[in-house]
Amino acid sequence: MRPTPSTVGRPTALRGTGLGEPADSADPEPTLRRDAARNRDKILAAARAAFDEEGVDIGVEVIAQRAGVGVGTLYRRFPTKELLIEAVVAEVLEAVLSAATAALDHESPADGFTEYLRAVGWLQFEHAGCLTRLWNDSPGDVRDRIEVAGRSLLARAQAAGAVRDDLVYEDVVVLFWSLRGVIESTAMVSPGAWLRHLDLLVMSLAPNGDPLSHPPLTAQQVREAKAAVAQREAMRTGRPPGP
Amino acid sequence: MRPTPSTVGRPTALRGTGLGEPADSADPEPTLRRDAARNRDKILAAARAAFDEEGVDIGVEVIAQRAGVGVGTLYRRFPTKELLIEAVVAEVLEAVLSAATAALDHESPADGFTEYLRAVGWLQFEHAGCLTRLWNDSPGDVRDRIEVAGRSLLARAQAAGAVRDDLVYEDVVVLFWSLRGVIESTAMVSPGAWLRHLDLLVMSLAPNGDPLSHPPLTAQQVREAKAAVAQREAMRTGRPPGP
DNA sequence: GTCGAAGTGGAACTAGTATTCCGTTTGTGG
DNA sequence: CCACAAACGGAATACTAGTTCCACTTCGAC
Repeated sequence: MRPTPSTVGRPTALRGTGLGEPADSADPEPTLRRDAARNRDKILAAARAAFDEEGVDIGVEVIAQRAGVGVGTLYRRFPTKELLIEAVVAEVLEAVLSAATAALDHESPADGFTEYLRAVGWLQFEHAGCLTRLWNDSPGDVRDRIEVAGRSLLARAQAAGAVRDDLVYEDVVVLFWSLRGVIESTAMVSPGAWLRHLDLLVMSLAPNGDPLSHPPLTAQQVREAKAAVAQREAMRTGRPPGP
Repeated sequence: MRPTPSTVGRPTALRGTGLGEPADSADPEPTLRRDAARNRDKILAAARAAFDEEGVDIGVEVIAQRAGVGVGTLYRRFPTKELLIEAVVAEVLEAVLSAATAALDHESPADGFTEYLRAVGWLQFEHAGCLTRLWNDSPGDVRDRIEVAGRSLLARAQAAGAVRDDLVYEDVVVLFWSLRGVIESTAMVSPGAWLRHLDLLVMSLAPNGDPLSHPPLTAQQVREAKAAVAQREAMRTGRPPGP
């Protein structure tokens, strides 16, 4: 139903994020029975599709139906809707990470940086349904590595003189939040709208602009902001029935 | 609880939006009893405060409590939570309109335009809780006048050479959506964050930037986007219990 | 093949919320 | 002051959506 964007071929390294984690180490999971594993995948796929299309507010019953299983089965694998959402988000984050890694390989630091921004934009667009969760869920390994890569991308672009020096990584995070706002409003209607907006944003990052009137967020503030939104969001979904 | 922004005095003409509509024409309301009118105001004020602080997901029971009335009373005045939200949003829109009007009076078209952007930012910040509704609810008189004023503000800024010519009013709407994304994430944590982001955005609007790779939204697309978000939002709140 | 643990479906349970109902209270025109 | 329509409060209702339970299947090791 959602129109697919037409112009400006999307950056590479966005497809092919094989996420069939076989629980390599420590294995708290004693390997699932074949059919159970198959069902787990079906559920995850159905959830991803459902979230992308309808948002995380869609009922678990619907997801189970789309996956062709009963809710009981879904709950055996994901004891909570919240955990299911996190599993889907984890997949997207994995994709973000590989986009960041790919961008670091770019020969031009400037292009690598903007390519990364665009790649994240695409991922946000394609997973508009769980957008709010993307940058907010509990921190983890992948998120940390994304941050490291992001800082490095920014630093390289600044060193190359392509980005104004008074920007910090937290500004990039804010930029993603800003894109989110546009995408949430326009995803259904015009797949390209956010690209235009990103063009503007990228221009504003160039050096020799006017000084900024306000200081950037601190890393701590970003953490707090994420936590606050995460809490607010989690309260909306997955109502805790009892203590 | 929310910290109040410190620097950069907020534009004038944001306070003093007297909204005590006495139902001047057609009067479908046969004038409320004195106490009823008082309660209506208390409810509206409580709702505004509650929405601002906690978001529109807050329960009607809480609002009634804060207003010092029973839910029955609340429902007598606002037959639906949805209508209550709309009433609060209408107040904010009224404020947006007077900000636009004030900006039109500015002697410098360039400053008037950016002042308007900043004023809207402030209002979005102060009413972060019902932000999603601001630009999405059903169109109406006030919205139309806001749009007219906005178009005129943009046109004047462009005529004065302060804003690039390939921008259209729809880009301004997108800019507000973008600000919304930032504010929703940072309002609780850093009241100034969106101001920094807006600084960047404003810079990107200056002429002589690179050409944009994507066309702007059409007015029709903006309408559709608003409708889509409004529907999604309305489905979240005010569940229709029966037909 | 057999057997038991793991898996399955979906009805039933639970909690949270918007909304309604109704007996009681209160402002106000005559 | 009286009467009564309007307004009030809040318990009761209705409905949604997440989660649990359990009788029944099915995989896969021996």
